Amino acid sequence: MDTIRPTSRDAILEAAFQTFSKRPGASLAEIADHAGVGRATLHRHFGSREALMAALAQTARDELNDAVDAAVGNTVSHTDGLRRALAAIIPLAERQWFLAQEPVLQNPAIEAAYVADQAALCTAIEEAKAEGTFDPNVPTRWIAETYDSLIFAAWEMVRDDALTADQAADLAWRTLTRGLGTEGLAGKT
Amino acid sequence: MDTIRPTSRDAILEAAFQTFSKRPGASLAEIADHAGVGRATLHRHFGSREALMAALAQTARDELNDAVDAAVGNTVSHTDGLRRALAAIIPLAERQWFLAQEPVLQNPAIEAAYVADQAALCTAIEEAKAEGTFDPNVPTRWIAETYDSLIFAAWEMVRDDALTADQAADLAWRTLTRGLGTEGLAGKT
DNA sequence: TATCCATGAGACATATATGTCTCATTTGAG
DNA sequence: CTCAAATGAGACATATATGTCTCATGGATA
Repeated sequence: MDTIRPTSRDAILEAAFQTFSKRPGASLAEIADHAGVGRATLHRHFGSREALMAALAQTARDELNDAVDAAVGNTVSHTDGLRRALAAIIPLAERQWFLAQEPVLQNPAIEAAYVADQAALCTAIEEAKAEGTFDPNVPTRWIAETYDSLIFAAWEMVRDDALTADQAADLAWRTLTRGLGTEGLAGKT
Repeated sequence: MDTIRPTSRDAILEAAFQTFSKRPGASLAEIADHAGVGRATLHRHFGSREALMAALAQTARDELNDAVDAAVGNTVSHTDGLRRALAAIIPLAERQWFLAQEPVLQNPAIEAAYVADQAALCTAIEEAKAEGTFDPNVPTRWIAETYDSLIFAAWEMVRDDALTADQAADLAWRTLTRGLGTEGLAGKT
């Protein structure tokens, strides 16, 4: 059914991720070069810069959801799910990252997906609160922001070879759960 | 001594901060418009886009250092200094933020200043470790990354009116010190 | 082998950003 | 008031990015 060979498309997407992550203003010619592909081919696949960006956002979201689903599996504990998802997202943080710059979020469908993902995170955090993992007095959204921020921090450390992925994930999880957990609050009404 | 009136320059810098924060690729014409200034005037003051970016970076760094110095004052406790600095930086986070995008960091002088600031933060964290605020087993750089990340998270919450500046600062400090503190580790060797 | 189709190279028109320059006007200081 | 400096408007040349189009090539398939 594919009327166009997939390899060029994939190469362009990969090159776009790598190049735009470092310089969001890079030209399409640069992307095409990096992908080892003619500039015309890039336009055949994506039509416009905007279409390419939308495809990148879609691809990144799919990758993220696949990784999270695979990591969480059929874990019953929401707390465990959040911990595993955190570790799984760290290696993907860079791609998610450059997409968070809003020029991409102009697209309504993409923004809607982003909002839905954030809502899902908040729901999971509420469940973990019920499991006693987080202090109910801390706003759920602050926990979510911290969750995302620590993933980014962990990715930076791993990128710079300051920590292994496992070490970074453990530190991030420790920071999150001790910082926002219920430990030491048992005495409070 | 000023051969050029300062008001235009300041208006341009302010407009550039606001506009570039939202869209780093904005044109200089857009900046000039936003500043209520002719495009030629912008070039008279800054010569080139690159020069403008360097001026923005310099200005932002000065603002940050001034705010931190004012907040820290003659506080003797390094822990307290870090807490006060955190609260002081939150309102400035957006400006620091867009400067972290690397096109600006190409400038060697600016990058050097950035590295020096990070080193100063790490030194302060080491001192706070000595004061018992942070777990000595946690890498200092992880604490620094967490510090920066939580400032950004706090700024986002304040920007969206989800929290007041004070609430956000308290939550960030709690997350940092409980998450990476020595509480509950007393029993360990 | 013959055919189809994605591709690469590159021409082309268009749009936009950048930086320079000129000139008339305004503003502020003396 | 007078003059010098800063400014705004806009022309101008240049560079670069974008998107479209054409045509020849090469590989895969029937």
